[in-house]
Amino acid sequence: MGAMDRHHSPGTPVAVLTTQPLDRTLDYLAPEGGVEDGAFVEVPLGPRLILGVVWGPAEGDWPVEKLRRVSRVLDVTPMTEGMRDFVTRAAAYTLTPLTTMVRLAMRVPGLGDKPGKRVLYALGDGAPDRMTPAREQVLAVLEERRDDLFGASELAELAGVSTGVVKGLVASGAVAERRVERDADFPPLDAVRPGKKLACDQAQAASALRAALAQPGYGTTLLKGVTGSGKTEVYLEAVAECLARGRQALVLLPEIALTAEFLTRVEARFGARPAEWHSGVTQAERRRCWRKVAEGQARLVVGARSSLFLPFPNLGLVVVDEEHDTSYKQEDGVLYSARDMAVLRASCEGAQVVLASATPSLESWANAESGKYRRLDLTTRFGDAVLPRLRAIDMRNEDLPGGRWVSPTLRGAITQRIEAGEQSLIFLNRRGYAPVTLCRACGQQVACHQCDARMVEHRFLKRLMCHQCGETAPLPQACPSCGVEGKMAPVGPGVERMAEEVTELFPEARVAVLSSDLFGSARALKAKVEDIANGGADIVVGTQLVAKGHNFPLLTLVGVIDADLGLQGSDLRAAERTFQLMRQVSGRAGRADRPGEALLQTFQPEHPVMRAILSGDEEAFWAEEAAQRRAAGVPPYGRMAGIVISDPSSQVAFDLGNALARRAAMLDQIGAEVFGPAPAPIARIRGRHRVRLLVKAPRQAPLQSAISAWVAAVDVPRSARLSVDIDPQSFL
DNA sequence: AGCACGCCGACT
DNA sequence: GTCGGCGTGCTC
Repeated sequence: MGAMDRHHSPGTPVAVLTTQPLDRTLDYLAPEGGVEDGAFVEVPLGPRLILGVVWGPAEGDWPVEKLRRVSRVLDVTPMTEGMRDFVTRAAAYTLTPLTTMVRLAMRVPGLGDKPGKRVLYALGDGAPDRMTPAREQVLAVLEERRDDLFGASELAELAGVSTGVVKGLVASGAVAERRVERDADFPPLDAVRPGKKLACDQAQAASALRAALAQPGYGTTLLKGVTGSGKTEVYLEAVAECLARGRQALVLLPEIALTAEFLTRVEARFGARPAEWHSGVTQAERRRCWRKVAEGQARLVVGARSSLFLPFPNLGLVVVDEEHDTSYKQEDGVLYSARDMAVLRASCEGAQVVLASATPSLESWANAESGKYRRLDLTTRFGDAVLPRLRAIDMRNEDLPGGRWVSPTLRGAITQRIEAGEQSLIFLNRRGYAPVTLCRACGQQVACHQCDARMVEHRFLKRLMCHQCGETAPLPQACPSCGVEGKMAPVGPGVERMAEEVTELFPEARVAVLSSDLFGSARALKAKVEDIANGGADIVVGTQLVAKGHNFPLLTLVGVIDADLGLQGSDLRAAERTFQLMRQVSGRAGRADRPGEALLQTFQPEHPVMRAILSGDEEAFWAEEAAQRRAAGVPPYGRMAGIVISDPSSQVAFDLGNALARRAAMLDQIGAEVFGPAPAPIARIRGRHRVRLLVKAPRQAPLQSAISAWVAAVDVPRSARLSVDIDPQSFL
């Protein structure tokens, strides 16, 4: 791009990028009144009208006499040049069709709506003339979210009923119609009011970030702060500086569950709540957020990874909180890393990036080492809290019967805490009751019918569940393989089973379980977390969920059931992940005035990763891990790409994989190696067989162009799907 | 992505 | 004869 935004006079040919999966622009004639580059438009395509963005002058490869006219320019702020630049570069980087990328930037309800009133629905004062199950559903949704307004179809979908039910309730007054004139402004944020008093190292980091925002242009800072060091206060100072300079800020959080607490902190700091953007936000609110962001009126957005595609005209700062979190990597649909895209977006907009984490990814650590990123460290925990003492429990020396996982040592430690009136956390990163259901007659495990993944028993649901596709099945009485009855047995622990064991060991204690499966809504989860924080439990049994930022002041002991869990498998990032997870989890203990302790149950206490975790010497761990990756030529010291081919027929998938492998010589010139084809880690998902290839290339190699030429050289059958994952997070 | 066109098998 | 299965191709 780079050129000035062009105005196209009526009747001149323009290129329009539509949301259709045709990977190119289509030419149209500019409408009456003309149109500008970046304008959102409605154009005719075949028999229907579709939405698109004016991308520049026409390509000219289509006969002018066959061109149709742009039917309407939408009542929406045009896409900025910075945004078009971002979308173009993001598409090129991830090898995603540009139209697919543009669709992410247009995913907002009501984009094509004509200006005027919209009818939304909320709980009314009246009572329904009669009650039906469908009506109850609708009222339950409205009851649960009293503060929200819903579109008719949205409300019907949430309640699992048809819109007719909603209309019926409106007639009786139980549901009220609200005519919304236009999207309301977001309340102003007070960027000047003073924040919390900062500790010395916090204040230093904050002023460094403020200084960075004073400079024009792009820059990235890695803000590393141990759990409890007050990273949030520090980056909120950067947000304050950004807002004070009249620019917009975006804070990315890895999980929706964390937004509620964060919104409260923003309100405390700036006196009002910011705009919110994630899958849990209603359509009406999403529309408002998108439009107000585009107008520049919404100054601060808190959101999930998709908020990177919001139409900020004046973006000054992007914060990626918990930047190491693996959920930032989008694994279905468009494959992108929100952390990397945040850096790209900021560089397109001349904005600053803050990557915040207690346990940064090796990529970010290496970028800081090489001077590409600035690095700021927060070392002191807030108040007089200290990091917990870390100790291994060598499971080879523990006397444990089969089917039991709490070692006598851990049990003793928990007993002490209960007597002292303190809380303990039992951590196991496995959902469900038991990861394997085995037939003791034939030895077969129960697998998902559609995938090759094992079915996991969820006793809470009284069903088996496939964690891959979400399919559930009743617990079988007879073995699906050999038909023998009454021999099915759960093998291995999940959180639900741990809760059972803990309840048996400590019958007097109040035990709470925190696992994503057990809560129907974010609200219910939040209530449980608050209850625990207020002392409503003696022992908390939890999965990964508890590692993410929740604050339990009474917690002084963390027991990790299986610290070795993440070390199994041949994943490149196994060591890094285990290191991060163990540090995150142990950081939960001892936040208040009492020092905490973390006990890691392990069968390999002398493993280098385990030793690094126990010694607490992070820099040594990273330096060692970096040296190994550098020697192996893998990320961040080399580049990788994954190719996943899927087809209903495993033969077709393998044939295509082999065809690619035969042409691997095409990648020689960039110095890349091809591994595979091999069955993907989960070889069958939803009935489609998956085959995987891995490409490893030197750091400076032009990986994207080489791969697209390589992939274009093979014929992909219609039934097959081929996707390229640049910088994949998981390997095998 | 939709949607039409079209070329084959099983019904009135 | 014709209804409808979904393979193939087109949309500026």
